Amino acid sequence: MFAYNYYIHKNDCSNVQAEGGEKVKEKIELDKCDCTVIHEDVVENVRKNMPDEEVLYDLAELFKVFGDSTRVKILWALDESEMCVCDIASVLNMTQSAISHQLRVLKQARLVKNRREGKVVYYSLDDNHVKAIFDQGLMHIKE
Amino acid sequence: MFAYNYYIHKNDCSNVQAEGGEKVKEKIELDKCDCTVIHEDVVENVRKNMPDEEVLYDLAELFKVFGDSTRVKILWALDESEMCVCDIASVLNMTQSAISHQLRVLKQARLVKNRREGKVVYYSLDDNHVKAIFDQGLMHIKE
DNA sequence: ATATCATATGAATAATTATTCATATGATTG
DNA sequence: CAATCATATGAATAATTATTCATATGATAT
Repeated sequence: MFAYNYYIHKNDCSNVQAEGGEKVKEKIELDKCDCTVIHEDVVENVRKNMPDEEVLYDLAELFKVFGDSTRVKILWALDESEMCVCDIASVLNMTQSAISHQLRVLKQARLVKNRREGKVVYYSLDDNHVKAIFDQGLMHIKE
Repeated sequence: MFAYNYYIHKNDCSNVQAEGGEKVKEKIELDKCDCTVIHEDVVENVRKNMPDEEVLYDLAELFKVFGDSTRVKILWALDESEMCVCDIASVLNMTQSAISHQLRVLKQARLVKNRREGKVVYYSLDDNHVKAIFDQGLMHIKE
């Protein structure tokens, strides 16, 4: 077994110094990191257990949708009751246009769905995790 | 009892038309909504059950922190193991500076904490809801 | 004290985005 | 058909923010 890996940094990085100082296993290129002391075993292990880049990106994208108070309010309101665009605008005291734009974002994230009834378009939640996500968030806020 | 309220719109809004057409209870000023047909009962009820503006704002602020893939990666990594700044930079293949800036955001949100050991600062999760929030998000992604 | 190194941070830049305004669309009504 | 109305949307604007670069801080070691 080898105690550590040997990292080559493209920038102004120096090489990793291992505590032990045993044999070097392989060379891994890092182009961004600019520091010297690394706990290679930890880094290696954490890297190994990280989900796919794509999953974490999608996760961040989802939370980005939750990261706007207008959208949070819309979702909260829709959790209470199905509503038309004008209703929502009225509840939030905002323009119909602003609400409509945000509803589009929410729909693209598949968090809300809509149905048409004549001129009126009714929106409702399209996901049963919304409240659960809110609850988890609230638990943190009320630390 | 009264069937609906009478809404006054500051902009180009017309007045609410109720289905029934009974007596008007009170006047409520709306300065943003620019539409006509409103389901006043629904609006009234949803408004009543909405949490404080501040709570929903804080909730959005929290999710905003989760709404960046770099921060999601950091949190995920720290959920695996306590790490120093350089370790994290290495795992994510990003500069120390970028990581440090984001760690500050995460600390301000009270999602991570740190301890100093000589020159090295070790970061770890400061909240046990992080994984739960991630899991809820993942459940939505894998619809 | 000086050098080195891990981390923090201020300023600048680039990218993203929420809202507004004007207008389009699509449905209903007279 | 024309008029009205609920909703959608493109363009512009303003605000926010992630990253980079340069540098500061604070600790250790020589």
